[in-house]
Amino acid sequence: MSKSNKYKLENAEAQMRKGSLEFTILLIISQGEVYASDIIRQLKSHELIVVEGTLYPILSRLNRSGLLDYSWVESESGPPRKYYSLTREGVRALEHMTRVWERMSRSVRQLITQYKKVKS
Amino acid sequence: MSKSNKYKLENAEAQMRKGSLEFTILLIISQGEVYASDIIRQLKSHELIVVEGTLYPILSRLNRSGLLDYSWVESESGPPRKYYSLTREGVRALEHMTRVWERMSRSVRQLITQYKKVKS
DNA sequence: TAAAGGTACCTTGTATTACAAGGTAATATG
DNA sequence: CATATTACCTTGTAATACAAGGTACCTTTA
Repeated sequence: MSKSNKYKLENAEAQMRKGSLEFTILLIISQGEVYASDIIRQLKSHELIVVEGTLYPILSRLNRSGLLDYSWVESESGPPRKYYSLTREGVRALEHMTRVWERMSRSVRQLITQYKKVKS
Repeated sequence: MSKSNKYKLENAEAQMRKGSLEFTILLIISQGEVYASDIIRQLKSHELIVVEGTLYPILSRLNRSGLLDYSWVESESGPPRKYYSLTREGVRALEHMTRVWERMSRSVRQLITQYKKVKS
């Protein structure tokens, strides 16, 4: 039984996606009231795929942490929907995350630039 | 007993850092042979803090997956060091990750731009 | 009106993984 | 030779994304 295990390239993508998941979800909610399927749709349109089993626990968590509010709204066709919006604290958290993300992506960008320089 | 749990802002930062951890480690190793403390030092200088207990398992994992090679090199002062370098497969993986990161950070950037537009 | 289909919500179990804490060993120093 | 320093590594824990499966409501259609 070999201990070596081929590296799965998809894994890197999954990790990076996870890293910004809460952040991107808050960004989407900041644009207006949305319910779960809206969020999944929008993330997909940005090539940031997320499934229900991932999203629902995150929304609950962010609600319990005080960053999100929701209200039930009846649908014209189908069961009622839970529409989410940012609380004041959610807005503050989002602003903080934006700064963190910008700083961090700048750092990574620097490393990439060095890498490309070395390569050529 | 309340179910609500205040959101810790540091957590967002930790999540984002984790998302690009393997990637940034490979970027650093791509610049030349380095050992663990070098990597920690460089990450720190980019404000991407990582500790030993995190780094060693990642290095082992990347080695087992065939992305990293290492060789023992005696130090002039202290115990021998394990110097890591990218394998050919590691280089390919790094190139792939770079593309993924660029695509993903572009998506996030778009969402941030929309957010800033709405805010003003 | 009963069945089937669609849409929405949620939960449980599992695997991964970052990290804190603690451990071993080699070399240098007082 | 005792202590400090530098290096490597492991074990236990908590967080968390995701697959899979479940419930409930509403509409359509046979």
